[in-house]
Amino acid sequence: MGMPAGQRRMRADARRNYERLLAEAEIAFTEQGTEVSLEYVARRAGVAIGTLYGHFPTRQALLEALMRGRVETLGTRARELLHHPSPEEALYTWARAAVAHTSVYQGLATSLMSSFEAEDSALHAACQAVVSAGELLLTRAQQAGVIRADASAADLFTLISAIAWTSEQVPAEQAERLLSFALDGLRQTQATLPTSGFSRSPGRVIGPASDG
Amino acid sequence: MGMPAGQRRMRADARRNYERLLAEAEIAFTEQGTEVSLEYVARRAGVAIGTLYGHFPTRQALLEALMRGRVETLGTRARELLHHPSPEEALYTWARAAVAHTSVYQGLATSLMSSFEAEDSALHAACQAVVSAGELLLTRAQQAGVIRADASAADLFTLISAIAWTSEQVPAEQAERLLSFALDGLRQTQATLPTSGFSRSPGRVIGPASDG
DNA sequence: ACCTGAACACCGTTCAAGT
DNA sequence: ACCTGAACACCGTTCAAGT
Repeated sequence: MGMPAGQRRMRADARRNYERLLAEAEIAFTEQGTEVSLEYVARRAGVAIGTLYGHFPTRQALLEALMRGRVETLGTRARELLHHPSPEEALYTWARAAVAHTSVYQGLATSLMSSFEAEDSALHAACQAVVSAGELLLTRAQQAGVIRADASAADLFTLISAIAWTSEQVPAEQAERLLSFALDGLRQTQATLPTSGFSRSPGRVIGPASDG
Repeated sequence: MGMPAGQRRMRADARRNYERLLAEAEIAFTEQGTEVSLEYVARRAGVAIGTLYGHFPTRQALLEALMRGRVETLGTRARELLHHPSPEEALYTWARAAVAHTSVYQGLATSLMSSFEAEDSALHAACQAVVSAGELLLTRAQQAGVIRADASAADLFTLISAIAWTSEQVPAEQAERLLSFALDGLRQTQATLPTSGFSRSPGRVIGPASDG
């Protein structure tokens, strides 16, 4: 699979252990989610628990190594899609791919979202990379006038994460419906209905909300 | 606080322990989320761990007892809002309240969503109650023609849960932005833009997604 | 330079013994 | 009828000792 981030050379047995841990972690995380027992991972890889900690000092470090390839793929895909004739369809296609790649393990969406907020997290750079990739397509679609101008790259990331979380929890069709609705909400609107245009101004979420 | 679900009478000391457990659980869950140590809860309440298990055989049972009041409130609120002059605003107001009530503990949205899927869960009835409450306002708004007819009560519940999860993870303003976008996606649309009306038909989320 | 596994702290859950 | 807390199984994390 991959190589440790900065490292140049490793002893042969260390390299073997590293690869084996990554491969078995992929299986274990897929089976049981991001909270799977690290002892279980080490057991699967046939190494002592200390060896796992030697290579991956935190669970996040392990998750980061597992996600590296997927994050790169999303970046590449975004740059490819910049050449798609429809800016709108390009954005939507990429968003679907991003949801797919960030919901491969139960709990991944939550890990990513919290890493997005925490700058010191091992996964924070990965989140930033996804944000930047999405921003390319978002900006293009906004310049084409098909996506509302007040949506930010952070909004897009949050939306993708929320749908990824949803698709971890419910059947694929249900998550897909929500994604469709949400993407519709991103479209450039222009006078939808002849209803009283009451404004949904961002405000408190909680509240007594004067009734009628 | 509340009363045990079916039970009629309890010994005085048992009732005291029950109430104390519930009160301390509320604090502990608020502090540390739904995965807080149950031993911590028992310790706070000044009872042995076995006493906690005697009253609440599972973590979900405890969560269910904590949520009972909030779920009832949401039902009442929905019925009140049926008299609100604007069906759209009524729905949106209730949705915001629902998000607020289902994101009071870190991890609550995930518990609720998984209980929505699992019919044997202790929290499943609570989820159903929320779905039914939302359905009242959704149906009314659809009959008024302001909300798209293809949105279901399950869609609304999923949307609320997804935003509740989001607001557990990120600052309130960010979650509020996403909610606004999502609610816009629920509006009855009628020809938004003079763009080629490429159709986002529900399909796979993953996929090679033929590029351009 | 890397690996091992015992050690420590902590938790979920059950259940025999008490009152 | 209810409470207690020891017992068991399991896990996260560290680190002295090995090779």
